[in-house]
Amino acid sequence: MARAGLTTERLTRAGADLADEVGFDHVTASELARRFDVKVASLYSHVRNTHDLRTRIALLALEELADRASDAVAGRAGKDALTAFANVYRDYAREHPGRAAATRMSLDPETAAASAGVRHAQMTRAILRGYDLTEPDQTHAVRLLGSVFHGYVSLELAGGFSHSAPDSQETWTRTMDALDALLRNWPTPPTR
Amino acid sequence: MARAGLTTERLTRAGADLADEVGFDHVTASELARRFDVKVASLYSHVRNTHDLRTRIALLALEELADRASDAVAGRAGKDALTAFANVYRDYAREHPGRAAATRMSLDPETAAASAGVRHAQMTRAILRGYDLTEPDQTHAVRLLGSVFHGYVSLELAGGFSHSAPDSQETWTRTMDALDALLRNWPTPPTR
DNA sequence: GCGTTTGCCTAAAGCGTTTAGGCAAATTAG
DNA sequence: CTAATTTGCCTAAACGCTTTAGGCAAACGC
Repeated sequence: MARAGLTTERLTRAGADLADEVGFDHVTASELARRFDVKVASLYSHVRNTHDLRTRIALLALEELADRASDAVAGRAGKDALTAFANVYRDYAREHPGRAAATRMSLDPETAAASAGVRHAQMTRAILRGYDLTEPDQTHAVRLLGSVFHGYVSLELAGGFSHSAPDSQETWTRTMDALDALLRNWPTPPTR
Repeated sequence: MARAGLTTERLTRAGADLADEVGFDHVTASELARRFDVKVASLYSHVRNTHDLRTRIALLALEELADRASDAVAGRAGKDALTAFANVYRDYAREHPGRAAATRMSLDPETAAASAGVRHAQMTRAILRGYDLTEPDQTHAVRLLGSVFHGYVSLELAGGFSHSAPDSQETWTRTMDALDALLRNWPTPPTR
């Protein structure tokens, strides 16, 4: 009986592809086994369980995304960097909807801390160096940017912005303008 | 054999409660049947299938959320309205994480169009009347606000902002400041 | 070549979904 | 008030996904 050459690595990668094809929450051990022409039980030597598989896909996607983002911001600054960075998120989600959905899965704290999520935060901070923000405003801004990217991409992918004018690309461009303007004129807390 | 008094309505409501307790994607027909002390098959007279059940929960949550939001913005304007509106989203998600997750489920276009999602967009527009925005900027702003609320709440609920200073409440407050400032000084598109 | 490790297998149990068909309770009509 | 009809929940059964236990054979290390 020839061996299929399963590894955790290959399963994760194939799982990510599967996610892009059928949606992250239709990623199933059974389907994966089918694709490798292998019995389901065989997967369990390489992956603890379905949740473990999903987690690995999420981590893979976070890494890929961080790599792309890293490339994108290299040699750029200010609004240019901001836009390039944001576009990475949006483009990745459009090319790889399943992987993108995976990045939205909630990871347990230890896993999250060991993930590329940390790199994402660092890169966001790097971008903010082009603006005049000091702590704690920088952290607030990191969180705000994360929220916008995350939220926009989710809504767009869910079809929230289709079938209504103006088209999503236009809003995206203007969102970049808005964020740039906001970061250049970050408000000091009004007296409350 | 006494009847349990199942209705689509009651199932949906119980499903929503279940979602808040165990998480939206652990909402299962079996568990729901257990809670009503009824056989699983009995549910299928009231609900087409599990996806139908989930969709109904999502629609319920959207309605509840719209009702709350409607109350919150009544009699308020400007930043006051913006903050009250935003707080509704955040508070709802904290009180009802399962229902909130349901609102993030992607609905097919017809269902979405018939949902309270439409009311949400209208209310957001109403809030923007306190700022000086005309179309198409108003639509861009509606989408941006939606993205921020949606994204922030998701990330916060996933634990993204816990275990690091400053605390999430502080960022939330400053996010309101930032959005208010942004809307008051909405940038015109730079010459590109 | 031989022993050990490793990889994939068969088998089986458990649980969730969904459909088909049936009996009894509730409702409506005469 | 009883008879007919509708409605609500049932049993039964098929199917798919997950997960564990235990086995045989291929690959590898000496």
